Amino acid sequence: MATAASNPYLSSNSILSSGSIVHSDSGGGGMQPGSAAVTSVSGGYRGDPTVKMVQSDFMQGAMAASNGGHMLSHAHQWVTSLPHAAAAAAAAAVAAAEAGSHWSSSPVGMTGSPQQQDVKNNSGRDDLHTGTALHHRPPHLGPHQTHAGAWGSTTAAHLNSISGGQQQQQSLIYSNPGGFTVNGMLSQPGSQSLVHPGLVRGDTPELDHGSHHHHHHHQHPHHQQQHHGGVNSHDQHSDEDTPTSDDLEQFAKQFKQRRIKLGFTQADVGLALGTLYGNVFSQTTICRFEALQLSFKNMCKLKPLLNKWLEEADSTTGSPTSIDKIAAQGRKRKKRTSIEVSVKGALESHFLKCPKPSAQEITSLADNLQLEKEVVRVWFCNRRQKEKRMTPPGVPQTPEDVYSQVGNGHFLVDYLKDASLTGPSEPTDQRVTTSSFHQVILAH
DNA sequence: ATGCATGAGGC
DNA sequence: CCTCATGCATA
Repeated sequence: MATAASNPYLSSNSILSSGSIVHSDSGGGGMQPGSAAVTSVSGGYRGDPTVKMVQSDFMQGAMAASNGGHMLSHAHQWVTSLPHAAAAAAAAAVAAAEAGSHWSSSPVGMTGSPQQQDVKNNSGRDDLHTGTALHHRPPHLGPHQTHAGAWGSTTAAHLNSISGGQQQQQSLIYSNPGGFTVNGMLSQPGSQSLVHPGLVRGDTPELDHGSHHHHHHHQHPHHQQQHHGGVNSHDQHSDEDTPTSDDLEQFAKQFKQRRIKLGFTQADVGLALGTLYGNVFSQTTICRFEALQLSFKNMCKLKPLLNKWLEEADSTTGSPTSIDKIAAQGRKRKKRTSIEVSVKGALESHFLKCPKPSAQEITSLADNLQLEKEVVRVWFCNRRQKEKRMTPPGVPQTPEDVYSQVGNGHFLVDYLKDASLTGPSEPTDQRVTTSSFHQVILAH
């Protein structure tokens, strides 16, 4: 085994990916090699900013079966963030999503604690020449409709044609704040939608989802849970008020379909968003959005952006090519540690017992597993985050089993959130068994 | 598509 | 040190 890792993070090195297992030690004092984890060395990686990871985007569907067992550890401790800070730049952005950003939370108007998290701020990494730049040219215009991933919306109403030529349930995507909604039009890759407010603003870094600012009192009187009993589809709106999980689910699904039809990769979209609004996103994020693997709040924040991109994209069908590249930043990143399967199992076990181990516990755990404390700590953090995602763990439900759904809507999440007043009362966990997740994978 | 990581913002 | 939003690097 080579020891290419003299120092933990080194970037400009000639170290190549020589199957050497390097243990990046730091802080711990030195763990013994050859065991728990290995860090895959990967050379200098970021030398040129032009390395675009154009890896295919449709690998989707391969994940469906990733996790079957799903434990119900209610690890929720939720935030008790303070209402003051955060505001700074995020003010506008969060406005929409914040407050009642919980799944089935009530439309409360104030008690909601405006979490922290601010909008992504570009600091040196993405400057974007917002001007006329739009998105990148589609690598190939393939009108192939063979989208492998089709989510059967098991909710009674929409459940209809998942077999064979399933099509998107049009409507709900574009809801123009202007007042008119495009309803019955199925924008085909050939026909463009009439909705195209050249929203290329030269600036406006805030992600105020360009809605015409007039959203003062966010006091939506209607519950977000619609009873999918019949074919009622009313509360579908893209922005303005907080979308329901259902909205998001559907939007994400449609977004993906259209994106693919238009021939864009997830990475393309990410970049386009940058040139369009100043917020660049990676393939990862787009991917997660489509897969609903983000927090509810995060989904809400991104939706408006993606929605706009979509409008732009299809209104500009066949369009110009504006290449641009965001400079890569020079950040030394610790090489990713790969944790052995067995070790992962151990971690999982502990997680079940205690999702939030104390520093002390982490230390001893790390010691036992021969991992750096930091690695273990991070592992737990990530694990917890995963628990909070929107996408329920594996749901091998078949369309027939859907009736097992919870009584009235799908989420029976929490209703509290005034914890900020009297101290952290335990919030019931957020994880939700989102409606339906059924990936119909019909590859070819 | 995802696993591990970084960082900002908050206790 | 946690949570959360994000993303590089990977499988």
